[in-house]
Amino acid sequence: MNRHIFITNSGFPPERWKEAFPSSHIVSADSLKDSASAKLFWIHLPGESMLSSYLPDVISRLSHERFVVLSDQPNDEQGLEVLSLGASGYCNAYADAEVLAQVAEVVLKDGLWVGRSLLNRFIVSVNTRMQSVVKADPNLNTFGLTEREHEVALRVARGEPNKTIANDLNISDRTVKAHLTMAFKKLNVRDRLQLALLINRGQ
Amino acid sequence: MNRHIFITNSGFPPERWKEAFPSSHIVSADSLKDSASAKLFWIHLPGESMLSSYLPDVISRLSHERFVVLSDQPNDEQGLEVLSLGASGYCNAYADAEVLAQVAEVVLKDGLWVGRSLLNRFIVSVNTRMQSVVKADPNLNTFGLTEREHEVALRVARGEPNKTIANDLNISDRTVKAHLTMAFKKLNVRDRLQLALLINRGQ
DNA sequence: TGCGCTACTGCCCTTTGGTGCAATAGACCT
DNA sequence: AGGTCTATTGCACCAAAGGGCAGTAGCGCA
Repeated sequence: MNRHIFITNSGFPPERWKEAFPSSHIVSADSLKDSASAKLFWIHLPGESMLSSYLPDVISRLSHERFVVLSDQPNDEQGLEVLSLGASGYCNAYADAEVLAQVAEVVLKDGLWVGRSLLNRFIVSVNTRMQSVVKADPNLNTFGLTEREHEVALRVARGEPNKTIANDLNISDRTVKAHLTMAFKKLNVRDRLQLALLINRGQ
Repeated sequence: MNRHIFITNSGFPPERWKEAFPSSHIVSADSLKDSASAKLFWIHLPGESMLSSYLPDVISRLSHERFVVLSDQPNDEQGLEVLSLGASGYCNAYADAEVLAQVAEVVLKDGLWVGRSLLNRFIVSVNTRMQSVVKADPNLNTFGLTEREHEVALRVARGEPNKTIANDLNISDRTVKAHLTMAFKKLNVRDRLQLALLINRGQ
């Protein structure tokens, strides 16, 4: 009723679970009774073995209680599948106790817990098929930079140091800096690192 | 710095904001300085007037700090647009103080706060057209770093300079460098920029 | 022809970043 | 108790990044 139930068939449940919720129960999928009730269910998904029968089977026996899926090897595809099966959350099975507590708190308040990476893909995907609604930024690619500035910025975004860029483009180190200074101002960033993060976002 | 900043042009900011974060600041979009720094920014979106210029303008002046958008009349389309503009959260401007605190907690831990309805639409939309294969990254979390090294590395991956990290963690600038030097060696990268790219890859 | 934009560079300066060497201190294991 | 690991910091040094000031040069357009 008022406790957490972890469902796993793995022999070695991370002790973080107990750490996060000392009074929780850990049970195997087989021993899970149909009538089981809990504050929140956590379903452990070991390894790649997302045998499409296992999870739906377990879920069907939860009688529409809220549940979170813990994956040993989280990835976006699995997360998507899990969420579409009705999970309220999806995270790493080895997440910190602190994070687990956080997940529980969010989910119990009707929230959903999803990794940043997965949600970003949602956004990108939905965005690309809503172009009629969300107007596309004309210079999405050039970022409003001149050709040369853009060329330098792209190399910085790949992690190249100024010297390398200068050699590649056959210009001086000073010129690279000049282009970057302009790029920083136009894009309103402090330094090359933030520039790189900006350019690499969503890809 | 270490406080919350609410940005609104509305004359009647919900007092829940003050209730949730007593030491927060409430400023108008105009009086927002480019150099403003805060634990978290909250941008108030009044009514329907999502004039596509206002929000991007405000965002551009936050110099890529994390921010949450509070909408008087939340809806999925707006939420989508807001998130694609880089918001870390989107919720009702009149949410309970308790919920706001919750949102802050999640966002400050690198989470994203999205309404259930909106996320459901993401799932449906993406689910019906997902064949693209993407390789999963097994140890996306620890990278083999110690806890402290990892903590510092994550902040670097968000573009923070050493000084800021040092202040946040209440350690010296030199110690931050020490952790980074170890992280560089373990991950076999040259500098902070490559570290950031590594950690953010696939995001 | 003159103005504006872009590209390029040198000199010089300040700030950050990164590291070697060395030391202190707590936690944990044998 | 002794050894290892982690976290912390100081001092010093060097490399890299960033930018102010100033100047040259090509291109397109009014």
